[in-house]
Amino acid sequence: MTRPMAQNDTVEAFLDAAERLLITIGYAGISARRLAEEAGANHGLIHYYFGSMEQLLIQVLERFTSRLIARQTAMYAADVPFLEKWRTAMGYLDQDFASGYPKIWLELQALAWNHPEVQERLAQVNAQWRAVLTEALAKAMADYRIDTEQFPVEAVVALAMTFQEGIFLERLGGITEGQVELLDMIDRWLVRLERAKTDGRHEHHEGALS
Amino acid sequence: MTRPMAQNDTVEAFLDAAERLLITIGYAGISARRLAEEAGANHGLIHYYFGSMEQLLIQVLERFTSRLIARQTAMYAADVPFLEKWRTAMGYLDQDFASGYPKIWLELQALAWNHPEVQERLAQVNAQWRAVLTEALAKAMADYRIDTEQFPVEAVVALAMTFQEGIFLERLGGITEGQVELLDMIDRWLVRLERAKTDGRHEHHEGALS
DNA sequence: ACATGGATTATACACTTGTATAAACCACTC
DNA sequence: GAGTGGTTTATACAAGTGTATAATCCATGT
Repeated sequence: MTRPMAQNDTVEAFLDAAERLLITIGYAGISARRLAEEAGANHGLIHYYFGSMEQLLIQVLERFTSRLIARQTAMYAADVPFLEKWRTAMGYLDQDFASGYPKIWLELQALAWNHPEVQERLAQVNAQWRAVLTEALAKAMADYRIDTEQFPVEAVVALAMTFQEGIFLERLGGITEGQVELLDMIDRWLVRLERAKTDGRHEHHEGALS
Repeated sequence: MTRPMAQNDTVEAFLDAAERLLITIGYAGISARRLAEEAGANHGLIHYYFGSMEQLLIQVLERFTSRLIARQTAMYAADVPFLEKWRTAMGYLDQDFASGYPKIWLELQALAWNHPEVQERLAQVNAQWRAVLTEALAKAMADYRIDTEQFPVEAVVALAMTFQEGIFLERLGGITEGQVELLDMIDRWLVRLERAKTDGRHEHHEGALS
């Protein structure tokens, strides 16, 4: 083992630079030389360490998605009321957008639309995310005594996921109309469920949507 | 007026070809020569008719979004129960995906993330779409006697929009899990509202979400 | 019949693209 | 201190990029 430090440093510099460029100019604007400049390294090293630009972007994807899953898992695995998990997740929204996180995520999605191998990897990430969310929501719906025949867990999970992705998409398009009201509405709704649960009058809790 | 037919034909051929390429390879993969080949025209004509590739893509955006708005407006402006409008909209989903419609839409979104002028145009489209949906939903919620204090119209509109965009995004990523169940769930919920309305017992209709 | 002028073609330009490779570097071991 | 080998640099290459322009085509109006 000669000098793995230096190697890792350079590799990470490239991956970091790639994420930065995904945020600022998008995947379509990333070229080998532009990336090397951003990373403060020689562009010949891309071939040396990654073999090709495509392989580099795939490594960006791998690193980014593994981080994403780790966070989602940690958040929803906590043993706290679902309301609290939800608020934590929603609390991330603003700081996430400030950090450029969703831009990276959606740029990788856009990349995947035209690259089947990337698409497959993202599908796996999606599946893991869905699994985490399913577990958390199944537990929450049991706690809140929600009728899973009228409201199947998979359907609620799908709603939560499309909701989250839609929020990302709209915000990245610079659209924020109605989102505060929507988040407030959901919060009030969860508070009501939480209250109904702790009240103990479970026989028939009305007013969820009317 | 020399030969406007021919001119229009060529211009349309380029715009059509661009839409086709957005579906198959995405905006990042479109080059002037590849586009001209797809359009069956000389690539010099791009400069002749559009001035630049960027202007061409903007015209693609204009034509596509104006069609989109026309359809949305026509659909939600009809004087039928909201349930029917919703079913029509959801019925479009499958055939839309078969036609590549959402791929074009999302590719243009992805383009907009890194091009402010395009972003502005898409924001306008979004605003119009929101306006149409707001009118339809406000009417529906009044019909269904939904408490707009607990469930503000803007919040419900935002939910409907993020929902639709999330569906597009997931399907384009090849993900369909839970979507059928979700659409069924929403449909059942709307049916219940519709039934409650026609029954005439409006004093206190329970069971919306429990 | 012929000139007009928009439409089309072929070609040219300077530049960027991804990838490859030989040379140079340099911290380390023997 | 010479040699070793991973790391880095500079450079090369063919191909592709967007844009521009002169030449050509050809349906039209006179």
